[in-house]
Amino acid sequence: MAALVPEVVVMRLPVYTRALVQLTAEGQEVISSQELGQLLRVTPAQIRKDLSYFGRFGRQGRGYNIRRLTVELQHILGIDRSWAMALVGVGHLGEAILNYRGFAPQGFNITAAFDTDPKRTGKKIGGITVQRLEEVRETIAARKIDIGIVAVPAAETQKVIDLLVAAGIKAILNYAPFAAQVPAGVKRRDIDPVLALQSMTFYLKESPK
Amino acid sequence: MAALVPEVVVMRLPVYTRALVQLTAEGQEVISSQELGQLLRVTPAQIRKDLSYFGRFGRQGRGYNIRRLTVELQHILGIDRSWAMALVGVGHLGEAILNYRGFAPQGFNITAAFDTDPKRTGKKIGGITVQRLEEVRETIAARKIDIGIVAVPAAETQKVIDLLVAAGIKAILNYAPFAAQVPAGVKRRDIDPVLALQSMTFYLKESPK
DNA sequence: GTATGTGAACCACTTCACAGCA
DNA sequence: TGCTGTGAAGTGGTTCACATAC
Repeated sequence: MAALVPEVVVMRLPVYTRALVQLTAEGQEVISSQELGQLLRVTPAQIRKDLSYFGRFGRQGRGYNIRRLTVELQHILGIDRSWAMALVGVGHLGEAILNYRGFAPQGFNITAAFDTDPKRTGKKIGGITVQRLEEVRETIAARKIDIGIVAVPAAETQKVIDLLVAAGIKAILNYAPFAAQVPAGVKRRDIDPVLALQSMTFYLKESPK
Repeated sequence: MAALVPEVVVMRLPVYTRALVQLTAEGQEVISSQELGQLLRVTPAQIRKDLSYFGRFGRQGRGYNIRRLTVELQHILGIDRSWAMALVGVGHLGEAILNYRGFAPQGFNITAAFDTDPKRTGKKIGGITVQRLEEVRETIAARKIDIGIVAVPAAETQKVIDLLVAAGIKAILNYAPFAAQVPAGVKRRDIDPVLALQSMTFYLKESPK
């Protein structure tokens, strides 16, 4: 089934899930696709269609039970468990990622960090001891690490990603400003604030300076 | 013209531009859509079509002069100039953003920072003195700030974005994990590593643990 | 009455394929 | 000959509209 779900749909599910969690926190129990759509600026039809790829979660005439739908979506996404991640590159950016408080509450834990610079290896940052890059392979296997985070300079990105892929990593969160290539079967998502800015200025440039 | 260019196209232009800059650094002078496509894993037809929205930059039988195309794209995107940005929220994340070295080389400069916490206002971080949030409006006007960066907790995001919009900001880079709403005419791009992770685990969950 | 779930219609983006030009 | 630029064809995702169920 999973193979025929459009990737855009998969990318919207976490957005829905986050909103539902928030609604539960506010005490709401039921929601219609209409209401959720207004909240997220998405058409109700799109929400219903998206959900229909995975099952039938609503009650006609009523809407969706928020708690039930949340649990279903978390299971579909695989976020009803925790995931171990390895960070490669502990410069300014990597250090900030290690100290970032937003991952753990969502079940994403950085359990290993690597760098090539001897000035950094051995240091302990955010509770994690920075290891030498050569140890990536065995550490990933030993600690059952599922996801790689890359925060190295652009020039080293491809090499590092190849290393992670060779170590069996199937998902990479890439902070480097470089469109690295991954083989089929490996997912890559880029976090690239500069690209985001550069595509917004297109719309700004005509407005009064 | 700009209005009828699909947004997906606009979002690919910075990727092309970055690759072209890199190619120039490597000494290459001409490239075909075929070759650029291979490099970026994009079809040559897509590159040619994307460029055709803006003009005719190639030479038939030859390809594209890299330097010329780079200049054209930078102009189209509005990245042939510098832009002033204001940061709101100087917690852990905001501080990392202030210290991030990747913006300035691309012409994006954070020239003001704001927070509500009196423990933070007045402090100087990365060369910027943190101001009180109430000063947003006049500072943005006085310093001709074009872009807002939001790094506040989810619960405050909408309020802060409304404030920036009221101050005349037309582009917002949002790091908060919240799908805030902006009026038509204002662009928003979200930097959300958790959403990125949550949409990748969907593909991981079936593979051996 | 109300809101879901879904085939069908629609729309937008991508790819094709070739005319046109260096 | 080689590669661009572009209408036309193809593809995939979104929206419609209604049968269905509560």
